[in-house]
Amino acid sequence: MEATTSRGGKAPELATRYDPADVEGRWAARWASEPFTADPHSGKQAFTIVIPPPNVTGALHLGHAFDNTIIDVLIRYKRMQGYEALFQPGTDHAGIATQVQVERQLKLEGTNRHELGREGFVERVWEWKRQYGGVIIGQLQRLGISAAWDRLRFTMDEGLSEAVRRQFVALYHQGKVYRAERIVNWDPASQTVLSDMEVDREERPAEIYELAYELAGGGALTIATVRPETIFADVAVAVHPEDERYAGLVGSQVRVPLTDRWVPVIADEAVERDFGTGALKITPAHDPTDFEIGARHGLERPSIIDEDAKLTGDNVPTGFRGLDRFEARTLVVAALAESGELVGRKEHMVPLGLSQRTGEPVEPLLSLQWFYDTDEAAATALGRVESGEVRFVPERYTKVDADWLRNLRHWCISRQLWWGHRIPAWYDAEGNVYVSPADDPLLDPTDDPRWSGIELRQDPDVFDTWFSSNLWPFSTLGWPDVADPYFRRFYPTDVLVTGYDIISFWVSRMQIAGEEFTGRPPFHTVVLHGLVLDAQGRKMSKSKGNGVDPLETIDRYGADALRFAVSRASTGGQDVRWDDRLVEMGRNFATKLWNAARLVMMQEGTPHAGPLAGSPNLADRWLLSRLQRAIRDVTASLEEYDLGAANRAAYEFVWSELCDWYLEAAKAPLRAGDGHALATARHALEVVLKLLHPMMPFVTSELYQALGHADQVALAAWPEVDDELDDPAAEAEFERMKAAVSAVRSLRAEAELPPSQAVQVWASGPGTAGLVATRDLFESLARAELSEGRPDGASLVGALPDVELRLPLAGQVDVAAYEKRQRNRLDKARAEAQRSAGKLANERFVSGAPDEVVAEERRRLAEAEALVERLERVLADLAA
RNA sequence: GGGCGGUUAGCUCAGCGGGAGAGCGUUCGCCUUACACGCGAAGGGUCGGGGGUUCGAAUCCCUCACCGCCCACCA
Repeated sequence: MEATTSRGGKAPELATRYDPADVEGRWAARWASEPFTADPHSGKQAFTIVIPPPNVTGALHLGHAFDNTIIDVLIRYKRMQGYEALFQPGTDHAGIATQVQVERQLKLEGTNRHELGREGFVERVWEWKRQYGGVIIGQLQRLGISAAWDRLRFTMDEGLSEAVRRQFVALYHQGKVYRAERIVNWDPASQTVLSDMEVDREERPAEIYELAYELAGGGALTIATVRPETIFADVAVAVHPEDERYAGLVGSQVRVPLTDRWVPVIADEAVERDFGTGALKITPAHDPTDFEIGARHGLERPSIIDEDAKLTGDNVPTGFRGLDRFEARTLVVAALAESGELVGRKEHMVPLGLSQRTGEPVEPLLSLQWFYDTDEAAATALGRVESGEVRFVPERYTKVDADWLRNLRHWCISRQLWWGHRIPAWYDAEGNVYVSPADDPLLDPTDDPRWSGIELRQDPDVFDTWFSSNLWPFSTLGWPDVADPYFRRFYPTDVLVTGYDIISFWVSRMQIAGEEFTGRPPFHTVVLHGLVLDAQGRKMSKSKGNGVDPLETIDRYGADALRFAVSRASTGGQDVRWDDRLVEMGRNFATKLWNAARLVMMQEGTPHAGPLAGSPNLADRWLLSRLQRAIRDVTASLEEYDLGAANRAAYEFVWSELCDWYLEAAKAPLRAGDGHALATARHALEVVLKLLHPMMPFVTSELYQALGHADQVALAAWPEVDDELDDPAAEAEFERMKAAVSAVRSLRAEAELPPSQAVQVWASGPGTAGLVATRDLFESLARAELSEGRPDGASLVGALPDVELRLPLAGQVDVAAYEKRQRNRLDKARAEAQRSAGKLANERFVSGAPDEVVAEERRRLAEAEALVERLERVLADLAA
């Protein structure tokens, strides 16, 4: 690099263009090897956020970037404020997702999990986890998050597994988890049940069929159905009890089409009279509504669809047995048409349940599974939300969460998978359930002396992944060991940050588990961010292949740039249409900061930095005053979890005030060895590095170190506002000078004079003295030499409300264009003056509006009128 | 069927009761010894339509339209 010297100073070691790759790599490595640990024994107030655990073998996507950037901004901010900040990291075993991944791998190897056997398969998944489990951790570290890496947790760690087991045993003994045969969502592709939340509803075009059920006494009763293939499991036909059309038929028998089975006509209020024919076939084993109706009437529940979604059983005529459900539908419909029992069909949109994981239509099946009755804990959690004890940001999600907690159905927690926490329930030959005693949850029933001699078999199933992640805010902190210093100190956590799409999956379940096992809400604030959409506004997803790879973005622009983009886009929980231009903005901003620091550091040779307060220099006073405002704005925004606003406030101050005006104004004083200027510049730079550190930890760390600090900025104290430095008078004076400079620059552009050429400018009007008072600043920023009065000959005139600035016409100037522009300005000023005058003429405004608003309006009117007058004079001159 | 969000400059978005903003893009000048990932200047919007509240509305209320999301057992 070329050595740049200044006033006997050393050459700064900073390159012209900031190269994030090198700098970020070093700091990321440092934060990984010397993590920001949290001390449970310090005297500081704790501040805790747990990571939404990513899938252990997953790869970083933009959703993770949002979660973790937001969390890390808050954590770094609080840490600088003096809190004992704990960012608890970890990963999730992600039952289905991981199992599917490994099964896919096995398929490539020409084998499958059944060949390996359960034990072999599970060992294989662990191996997979050992191999790829570190990948996402490395990626999060590359993002620069300041997690306590020494406390990394995994949902299948010993301690967390014990927590899950304790949860199950405790709930079992309270009667809140129970085993029962219910209609469940069966995914024939992955061969497991799913919870309601893992099923997506999609409207699909289908047909609704009207079938005639022969009545015992002659005639027929016509029902409507979209699933004619399930008629073989029909046990009744239901009508509404008050439906006069069918009143006489209740209690009679009808024959199920294509069969010789006769079933009763029953009355139930769940039937909608207005839909279809008002008569409904009842198939308790394959429809949740029918299940309930069947239960109310004590009906049988024959099943005719198996786990492969094929028709099965004696009720199914041989011709249809073994057929796939959809294939069967076609053939059944054909047969019904043939037999004349199909009396109508029309197109109809049906909400189809699809497995979120496989996309396969879910089959409602009767199945013996474990369920969790969350009603009691959910009610408590709901109370915390309603009382405001748990707060949502943005607030509108309060209702979403509350609605969830109010309308929860019992949660199916068992899964027919091999990867996960094995259900700690055992059965004897008769199917009786054996569970560890409440006071010794780790004692296997097979080792329980009470049951010695009984042959017990453990449930082959595992728990739903969320049945362990619901414990995450405390299982990661040591629970069930309630004496663990981390649990005692850092629980309840403070804030939870995640996308609004998993309120139902995770947030509400953590709230429930928190109440259930700790009697407290697991966090007091939930910060929700929006979803990341692609350029077309579609949700990014792996299957659509429209995702943006954050690592590629980091490679191209740097992690700071990505974090800048994420924090700037985090406003009001709004979905964000991803746009690389934001990242580019972040990259440019990092470079801008870098260069501002270079400029300041070039002055290192300057003898002594003076004190901050009491600088005679207007620019210093202005900057320090503006800086206080920046500190206030950024701090207030972060307090409100509004990263977007914090980002904008910091960006605006750095670029438009510090760089565009102050540093330009300070160049001359700095070169001249002005100690006040140096102190101001350095101070502002350091404050800015601190304010930006949570959002852009890498550049700020590097620059802070380059400024000569031994400790990292991450450990520096958050800037505090110094009211003494507020200086409204300096702000006003500096603003006027800025306006004059801008006016000259405008004239210069108009006259097509190159910026390198100094110009002569004459000032006249009442504001002249004020401008002359800031002559040095004005002249250096405008590259002009200021004279009072008017020049001889033609000139271009720029009008400010209280000053006319004249630039002698040297070369060819397009006077017509210039004049037109001035006329436009005049029109605008006149309109402005007229509007103000109108307002002030309105008695109700003058008496109704607050005094300061009226005063401000008077000021504006005076300003506009002065400008009008001045412009009129300018245009008159031009005509002359 | 319920609930929520969005509609502001060509693009992506802030602003959410008192003078319409930013970045990118566009036009014109500039390698002005921090920065061309830059500097200066300029152009560009009846803030989706309609109604209302208010001295004053992009901002609050009502209504319509269009986009999007979430929830829901009318088969």
